[in-house]
Amino acid sequence: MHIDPAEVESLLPLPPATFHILLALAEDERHGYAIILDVLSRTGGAVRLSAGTLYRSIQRMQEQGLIEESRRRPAPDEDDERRRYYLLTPFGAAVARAEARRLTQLVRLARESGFAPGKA
Amino acid sequence: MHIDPAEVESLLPLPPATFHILLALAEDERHGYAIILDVLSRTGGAVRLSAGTLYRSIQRMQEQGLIEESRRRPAPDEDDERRRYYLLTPFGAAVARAEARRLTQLVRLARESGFAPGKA
DNA sequence: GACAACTATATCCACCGTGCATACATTCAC
DNA sequence: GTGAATGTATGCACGGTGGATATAGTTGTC
Repeated sequence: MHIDPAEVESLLPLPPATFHILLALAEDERHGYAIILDVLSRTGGAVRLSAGTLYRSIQRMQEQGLIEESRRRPAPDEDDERRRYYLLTPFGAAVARAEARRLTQLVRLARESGFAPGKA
Repeated sequence: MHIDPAEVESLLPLPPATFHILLALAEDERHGYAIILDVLSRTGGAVRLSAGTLYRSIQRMQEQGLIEESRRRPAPDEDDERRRYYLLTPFGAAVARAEARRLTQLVRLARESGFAPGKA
């Protein structure tokens, strides 16, 4: 399973929701609703993924190979049968790094134009 | 003409094309086609605004008050009658700064998740 | 006991932003 | 003369989004 750089680049720029979902899955696998709550808390309440956007994004991201459904189940006393857990694939992690690079360059451009503080 | 912070925030996140157009107009007023070329060179060839996206974005941005058509004309020997020049409004500059802040925070989140290098 | 809010997934609808193709006109290079 | 570049603008189709709706169990409140 090689990662094709051209295939990575072809997905950029990522839709905002897709990047937030990748960030939410960076450390741990999570189920859909937990992703909504994670994005909400990470962004200090600024980003509220709607249910429609979330579940459609998850479907698309599975087809693109960015994430996979996990077969792991939590301890029965903590579990909720309705939940479906997702995790990052190596390809998904590569796409997240590429998007992070793109955003970093964009911030650099903003600094050079005086729209963001810092060494221009 | 006060700038309403809530009105600024209501436009975020900006469509990628809109932010690039604001960056291109940061220093000087420019006509449409010059914006395409400016974005192309600033991004090292990575971002190619299509004509359809550009002229539709310009229309929308004028309605939103982000940019205005300029009445200034260049020296007749440098001019091209077909050109229409645009410049940033103070509101447009405020929106660009707000979007730059948002992107900066997003890059910080990416660093904290290990997707971007630098002090996490 | 009733009603709202929360947890959890999923789909329908309408809107908006985008790329590509096309249109039209001029100028320049091969 | 044929194609590329300059310049603005619209038509068409597609993809990403929010909000509403559906379904269903749980928790909290008056």
